[in-house]
Amino acid sequence: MAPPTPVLPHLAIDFFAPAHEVAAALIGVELLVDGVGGRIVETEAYDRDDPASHSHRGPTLRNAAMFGPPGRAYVYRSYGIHWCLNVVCGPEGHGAGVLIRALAPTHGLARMRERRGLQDVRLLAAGPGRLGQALAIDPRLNGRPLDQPPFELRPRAGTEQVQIQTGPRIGITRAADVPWRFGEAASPFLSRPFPRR
DNA sequence: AGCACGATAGACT
DNA sequence: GTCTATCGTGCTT
Repeated sequence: MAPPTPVLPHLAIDFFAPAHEVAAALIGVELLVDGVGGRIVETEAYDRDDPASHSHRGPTLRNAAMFGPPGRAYVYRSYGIHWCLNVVCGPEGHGAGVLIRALAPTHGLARMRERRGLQDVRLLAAGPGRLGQALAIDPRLNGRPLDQPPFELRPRAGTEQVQIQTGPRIGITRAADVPWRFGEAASPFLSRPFPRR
C-alpha cells in the first residue's frame, strides 16, 4: 500500500473518468440524500474488466444501472439485508462504478440516529450497509441522477486538499489484491482502518 | 452455493 | 480495550 498521497483540489467531478479516478475524486465530496448525509471518506472502484465487479459478467436485471449513463446511482441489495449505493462512472455502457463505503456525518444527524437506532456518530455511516440505512437508500433511487433531488453532491472547495490512502478492497474474494479502496487518511469514520504496509 | 455486510458473542491483551 | 468467528438474510448464479 502506498503512503498517503496529496490530491489536487478540484471543483467538478468527471463521471466519465475511469472508476479508480472517480473513486479518488469523490473523497471529501459532500453527499446528501433529502438533506441528510456528510462528507465521503471511503470509496471502492469496480470496473467491467474486474472479476470482483457486479458488471463483470455483463448486463443483468440487477446491474442494469451500471451500464446506463454515468453520474447516476446504482443501488443493490447486499446479503439480503443492506442497500448499498454506487456512483456509475466511465463511458456510458461501460459498466463501471464506485461504491460509497463511508461518510463523516454533517447534515441530519438526528435523522440518521433514528434510522440507525444508535447514537455513536462514528457508527452512523461507517460502512456501505450502515451508510445505506443512515441515508435511507432504497431501490427507488436506482438509476437516479446524483445531481438532482433527492441527491445532492457538493464538490469540495477548490482550495481544499485531501490526504488519500489506498489499499485492497474489503469483503471480496476475487481480485482481492487490487488496491482500489480509497479513503481519507486517518478518518475516524472509515469502515475499517487501512492496513499498515 | 456464494455473496462489494454488520451485529453479536466470546477469546484474548 | 482489541480481535476473530458465526450467522441472518434474500437475491444471483
